[in-house]
Amino acid sequence: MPRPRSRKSRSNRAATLADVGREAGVSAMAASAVLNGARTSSRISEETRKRILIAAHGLNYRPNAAARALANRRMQTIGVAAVIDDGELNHYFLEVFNGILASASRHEQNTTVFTLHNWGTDAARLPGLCDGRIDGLILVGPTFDPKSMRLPTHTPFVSLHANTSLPGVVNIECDEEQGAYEMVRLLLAQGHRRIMHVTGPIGMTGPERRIRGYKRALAGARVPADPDLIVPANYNATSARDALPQAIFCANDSAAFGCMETLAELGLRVPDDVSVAGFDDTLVARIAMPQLTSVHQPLRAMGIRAVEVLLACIERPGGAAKPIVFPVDLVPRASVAAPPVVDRIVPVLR
Amino acid sequence: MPRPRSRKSRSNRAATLADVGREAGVSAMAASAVLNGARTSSRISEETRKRILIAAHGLNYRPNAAARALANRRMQTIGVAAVIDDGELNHYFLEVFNGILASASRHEQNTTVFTLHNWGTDAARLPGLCDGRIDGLILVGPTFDPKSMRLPTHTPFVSLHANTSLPGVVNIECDEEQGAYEMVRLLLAQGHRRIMHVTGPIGMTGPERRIRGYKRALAGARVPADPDLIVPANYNATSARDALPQAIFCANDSAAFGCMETLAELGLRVPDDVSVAGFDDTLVARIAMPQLTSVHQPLRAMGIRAVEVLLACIERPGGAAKPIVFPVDLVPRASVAAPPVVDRIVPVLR
DNA sequence: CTGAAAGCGCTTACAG
DNA sequence: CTGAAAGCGCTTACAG
Repeated sequence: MPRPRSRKSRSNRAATLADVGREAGVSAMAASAVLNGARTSSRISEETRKRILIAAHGLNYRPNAAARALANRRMQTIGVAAVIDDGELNHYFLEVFNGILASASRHEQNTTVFTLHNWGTDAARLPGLCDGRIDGLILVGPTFDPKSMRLPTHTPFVSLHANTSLPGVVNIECDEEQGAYEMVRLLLAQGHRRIMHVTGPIGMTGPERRIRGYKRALAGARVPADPDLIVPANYNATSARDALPQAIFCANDSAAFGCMETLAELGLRVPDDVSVAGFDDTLVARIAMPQLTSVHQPLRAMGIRAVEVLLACIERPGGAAKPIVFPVDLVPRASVAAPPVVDRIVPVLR
Repeated sequence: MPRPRSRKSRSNRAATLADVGREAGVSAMAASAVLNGARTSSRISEETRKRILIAAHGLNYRPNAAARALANRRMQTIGVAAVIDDGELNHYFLEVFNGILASASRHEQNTTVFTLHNWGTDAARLPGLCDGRIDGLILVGPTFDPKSMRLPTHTPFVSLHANTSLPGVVNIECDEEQGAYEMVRLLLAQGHRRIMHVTGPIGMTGPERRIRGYKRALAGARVPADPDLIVPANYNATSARDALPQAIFCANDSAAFGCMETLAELGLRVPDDVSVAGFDDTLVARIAMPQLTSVHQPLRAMGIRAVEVLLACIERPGGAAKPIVFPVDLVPRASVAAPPVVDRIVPVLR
């Protein structure tokens, strides 16, 4: 018989069920039944129950999470996978994450964060994470090609703002097209006609939806859509060189904030000279000066919902993966106003 | 003999070492030696090694994390405990967390977040977290009384900006007094003499250090310290009613941002009418308009260091708990300028 | 009401 | 070089 291993001395280890049982003069199972509320039909007499509780308290007993997970096939932990730019904080993620944390802790689940550098290359790491350390995984803003990889079937997934529909995965998103539509309608109602839209990467679902909403609003007001006014995210907008727009509608708040900074450098005031609008209504929108008119996505609530859906999937696997779409809210703030009356001399935008 | 349990059908379960061994015609231990690089002295012949690798690949084998953790007494996971106001994002925490995440993933550790509502009451939950689910715990800004609770000895702790010294716990902090000193020196050099300091909760280490630095700088310039100019964090400053200061030095960036907002409501311009300075140099400082002069604490680097120290503690427990103090950097930005020359009529500050 | 047994999936001595 | 055995700490049938 091998000696018991002792990397650390036994005395410095946490007490086990066996220790509690020995102390109370009962078996480890009896202790398990009392302390960890096993669903066994058996009941323990009030007297031994008390002895066990006292012994457990005296030994400062805590059930070992790894052992429990191994026996139960349940880690009580959900994973969150997201791309977080090393060094730069991503407010979109942070607000979602805040909701996930709150909801997970309410459901007594731990939350483990997996950071990816890039969905395209790092998505291949996802199956490796489904090795029993998490019971389910929330993908925040995944953009990988589902055909390039088979997702594991034994761990349920939920996605937020997935760029493509992943088979068997519930996706949670907002009605982004409607948000873009309402935003542009607001700008139109203020009298703007030349509305620039700084969008995200071409070909992605989110940007495409915003562009669709943008175009729909313009069409509704019979304003022709000038393709030069739609510029991709990086926004080193050569197309804007000749004509400064009256209003800039950006695909997210960070882009809008970047526009505001550049406008300030050019000596232009927001909203007096140019109106600027964002999307997401993250902290950046509330903290900018002037505050940013934006489309509110309930990111925190979406994070909360993601946890709830994921837990439901964990309980009963194989349900229908019907996507969940949240409504959006237009939040008018100071960065949008009526366009200037007089045509001014147009400076070079970058 | 009990039947194998089958909550899910066996075929839908992840492959185990036994499965791989069977497939390759060897024992599970041989498979373990090849696949999980067990440190056993034995070596496997090149030929069976290949068979095992092929079998593992075919079965899509992943070592089960819970089983590994149980056998190894090592979860490859570090915990992070912090108070995060439900609903409100805390940039101090987020920047630290960013560093922790980056460093943990570099060391192939998972990161689990535990959110507390309040250190005083929730610190009692900490021992319960040391149940094998984490190998070590980073406490971000703990403020509980160490005498009210014995920390578990079998799980190492590291703290960031701990309010009191916790026995056996390495604390990581910044030279905050020096930061406050340099900040007030800057304000003095600009010609300010009536410098308000909006500080944090009285009696906490951080605020006390800032106050000490503030007073040291004033003393160095032979400017008498007016106790009415030091106001606690909530800053519904009745003491400021009669005399508006030339400059306000806040104990963190969020407080400074709040001051700037109130000043704007009062029609006062920063820095033309009042200079405002913050502490921490979080995102808020860079995003405010005008940008906030602040004291830079390398929060992300501190998070990274926290992980490294914690891992060292996990490897060899019981080292000296020598605190780590980072230097600070003064970051001058637009929110601080020379005081206005003319005494103006003083409006009521709240 | 209570306990002996087997199992979760991995490791680490140890024996061949 | 390879395998049978025992153990990590818990749980869930099952038998008394």
